[in-house]
Amino acid sequence: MDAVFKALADATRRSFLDRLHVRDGQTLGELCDGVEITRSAVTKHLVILEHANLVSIVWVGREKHHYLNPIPITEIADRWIRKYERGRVRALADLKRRLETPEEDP
Amino acid sequence: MDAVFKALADATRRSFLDRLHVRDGQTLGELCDGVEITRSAVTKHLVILEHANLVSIVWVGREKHHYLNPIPITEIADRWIRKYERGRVRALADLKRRLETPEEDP
DNA sequence: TTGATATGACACCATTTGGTGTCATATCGC
DNA sequence: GCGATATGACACCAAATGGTGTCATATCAA
Repeated sequence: MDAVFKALADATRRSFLDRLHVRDGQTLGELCDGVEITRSAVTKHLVILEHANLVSIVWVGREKHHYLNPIPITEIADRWIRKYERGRVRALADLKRRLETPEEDP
Repeated sequence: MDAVFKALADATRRSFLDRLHVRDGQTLGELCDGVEITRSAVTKHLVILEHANLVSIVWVGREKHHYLNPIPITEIADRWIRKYERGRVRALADLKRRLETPEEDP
């Protein structure tokens, strides 16, 4: 659980999960495209996601394909986050969300 | 949003949220009890939770009372986590459909 | 085979992080 | 007022983190 929270703490890593959510199974090279950091740094981020069990690896020849595993995220939602969702509090969040202009994900 | 993820990345900070969830409005001194680190370290953790808007402060005389604000957690659930739950549900539905109609090959 | 491609494995670096200890300040109870 | 208490404000430190660059290795394709 701690590894999942730590993996999710970095915006670059969350962006990788987002990109895999849009198109699953991308290679390391594909994930390097469109990001400003080196391949070395991307590899380190993906290893952290892999160790948190958020990403699974499938080798196809010399290509390393990355697949999103959303189950740890769901487990965090089930075991940890929902505890904090309580009637009136949840209603306040909903109200706040309605009042805000619809915005992009960060 | 990033501040919330970063604040949640540390197990000590998550334990403070848990303790405030059990009993809200605890003072700094109370939160220092039962944890092995110094008051200085506890203060730093609480400042991070405060900046992430996960904890609100109310001063009563010389006592600093801490109140849990679960709205950022709920917002993470609503805006970020449920996206991946939908993916998982869809994947499970696909699997179920394939198992029920193995002659189909999508 | 040979060269291009995809990735791993390191060594290295600067900054952030989580921690300590010390002194200062404000408030409470007597 | 005075001592005890509750906290802030720093300076300081070691380790973790996020990044780079370089060389090695395995695989594909002509």
